[in-house]
This record gives sequence, C-alpha cells and structure tokens, in this order.
Amino acid sequence: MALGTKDRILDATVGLLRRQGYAGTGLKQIAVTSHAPWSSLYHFFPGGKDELVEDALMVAGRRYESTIDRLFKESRDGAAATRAFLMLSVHALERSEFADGCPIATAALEAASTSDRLRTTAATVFQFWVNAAAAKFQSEGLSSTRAREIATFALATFEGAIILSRTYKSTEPLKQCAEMLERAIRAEIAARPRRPRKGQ
Amino acid sequence: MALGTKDRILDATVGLLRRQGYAGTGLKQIAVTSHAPWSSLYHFFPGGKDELVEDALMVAGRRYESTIDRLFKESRDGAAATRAFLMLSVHALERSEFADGCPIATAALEAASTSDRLRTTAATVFQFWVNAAAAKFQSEGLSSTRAREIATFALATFEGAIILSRTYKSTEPLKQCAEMLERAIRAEIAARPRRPRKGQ
DNA sequence: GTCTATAAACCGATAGAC
DNA sequence: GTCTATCGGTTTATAGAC
Repeated sequence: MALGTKDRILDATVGLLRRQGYAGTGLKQIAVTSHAPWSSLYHFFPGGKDELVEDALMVAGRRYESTIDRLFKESRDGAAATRAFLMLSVHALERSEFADGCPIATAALEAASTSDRLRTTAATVFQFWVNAAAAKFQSEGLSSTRAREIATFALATFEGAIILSRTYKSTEPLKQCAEMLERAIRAEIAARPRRPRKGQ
Repeated sequence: MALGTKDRILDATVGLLRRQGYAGTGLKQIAVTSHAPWSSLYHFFPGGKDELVEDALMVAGRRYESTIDRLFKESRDGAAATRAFLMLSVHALERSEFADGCPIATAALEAASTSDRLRTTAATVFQFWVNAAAAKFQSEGLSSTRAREIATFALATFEGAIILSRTYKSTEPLKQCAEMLERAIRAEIAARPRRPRKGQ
C-alpha cells in the first residue's frame, strides 16, 4: 500500500529535521526528498513551513510515544525499560551512520528562543514521552510526581547521550549512559520511601 | 578596556549560536550584532562562516573548560561539583530568559550529519570538558577510563537537562537532574571496585 | 492536486577603492 | 581595516492555469 503524498512529505520532513534541523532544512529539499510536487507542500500545509514542521514533530513524537509505551509495558521494570530504550537508539545510530537520533531535539533547541509555537510543540511531545515512561514507574509504587521526575531524568540523559554519540560518531556514550542510568534509576526507586498507592 | 573587533565578532557569534544555531544565524546578523563592518568578517575570518563558527565554538569551549576546571578543583568532590555545574546553568537560564544554554549543543546536533569539520570541533570541545571533570574523579581513586565514563554520563545528563529546561521554559528539569545526578555519581564512586564486567 | 512562473527577501562570498 | 557594490544562488511564499 503506497503512502499518500501528505504522509511522504511528513516522513521526509522528520528525516531531514533529524539530520539538519529546522533552519537547515528547506521546503524545496523536502519536496525533492519526498518526491512531492512543490505546490503540494502548500496544498497540504497552507500554514507553510511552520505548520509542516509542527505536524512532523507531532507525527514523530506520537511514533516514539508508542514505542516507549510498548517498551515500558513489556519490560521487567522501568529501569530495564529505560536501558532498552537507549539501546534502541544505539542500533538506530549504527544503522543510519549516526543520523537517526532524536527527531525533536535539534528543532527544540533551535526553536527554544526563536519560535514559541514550535517550542511549545516540542514541549508537548516531551511530555508525552515522560508520561508514557512515568506510568511504569508509578506502577512500581512511586508517586506521580516522583515518577515523572525520574522519567525526566531518564529523558535528559537519553537526549544528551544522543548528542555525544552523534558528535563522537561512537555509540559508546549511549551504551555507557544506558548502563549507569539503569543503575541510577534502580537506586532511586529502591532507596526512596515508597508512597502508598491509593486503594492499596 | 574595549574589546577588539575580532573578539566582538566571536562573542556575538557565540551568543547567536546559542539562540539560533548554525544554520539559523546569518553572517549579516553577526556583523550587525557585533557592530562590526561587513567586510571585517572576511578580513578576520578568510575561511568564511565555517572558520568563524569553528573559532567561536573553540572560544566558548575553552571558557566553559576553565569554569569546569575551577569548579571541580574547588568543590568537595566530583559529585558536588557536577551538581554545582548544573546549578550554574539554572541561574544562567534565569538571567537570560532561557537563552544561555550550552553554546555547543545546537551546532553539534546540526553539524553531526552535515559538516565533519564542525562536528569534529564540537567533539574536541566536549572532550576538553570531560577531561577537566574526569581529573577530579580520578583524584578520588577511579581509573582514567572509569573517571571519563562518569564525566561523560554527567555531561550527557547536563546537555539533555538544558534541552528540557529551555523547551519547557522552566528550570525544574535542570534542578531535578542536578540532584539525581549527584546521587548517582556518588553511588557509582562508592561502588569503586568495579572490575570489567561482573555478572549479575 | 498538480503544473509553471515568479516575487521579494536573504544567503554566503568576492572585488576594488580608499 | 573599512567602505560600497554586487554576484549568483537560495529561501519562503503566492498566483493562475489546468
């Protein structure tokens, strides 16, 4: 089943955002890469570049969210799931010559001080991910607040490890962080006083 | 004492790279911001944009390096120094309306798959920082390799926390990560006799 | 939905006068 | 070291025909 033109445009945009960021990616290049006619960009995204990029960030964000959701539900515990999530990117980087990092991070940094609209979109996506991971930590006896703190810590280490691994062109930082992050999370959960879950 | 034109250009470039990244920052804007004549850019940086940005990354990198160096030498231990380093950015973000994050990260992500020259420069800077921090961890009894692993972990969490704090326009992620990172590092060091690979 | 054409602004870079 | 002018290319975006 062939992908529609709109979906091809969105997919190409996600891929180019990963490699070149927002400012470095031109609409023309998106049209060429996605084999879409130039005029289709404005047909499907009348709001221009910002609307297209916003949609692309949401698409990529939802995709990651379901991956996180599945991973954290399948895993033994949140610490192991976090490690597995980082290891997923190890392989993604290896397969893509260190291109397929986080689809949000570069655009998020670029937008943080330049576009409130895109910044908010990126923030929303990060919150999806934190929520998906925090659900697992909460099921291990942590309060909602505490579970989200740990998920935020995990997301931060993940994002930073991707930066280092892509910059070094080496998966070592990501692998080392995966290991230490797993230990750190396990310690946080073990050492901290558990707050009773309601009704239990 | 007035700054020379070249230094003003470099300073302006560092500031703009933080806020807009590499592709988002034009040479013309750098000239205007630094109050430098347009032709001075090519007078001082005959290699054009790439040479200018490379120099700016190195300047900012050396500046951070000496900060890290001082902080880690003054602090009680590496874990506390790491926490203090993250807290430094908490205040920098507060003072700058969430603009003054890491001067390298955005350009590093943009360059990772597009410019090997800038990617290498960013990698060199990160190594400076890791080395400066690792020296302290080594002085606490860790092997060089192990000290660098922990410094890399700290740098990754720092970079990711900056992304989240800037994206959320909240210093909470940075503060939470500072706290958890300190505990994690202290635990890693306490478990010092960590031989290559022990089974679980 | 797609085609072609084009506007208006901006990009990095260069040249020659002073 | 700085001034002015300009080149060729690219950018986002729009318009009208089909």
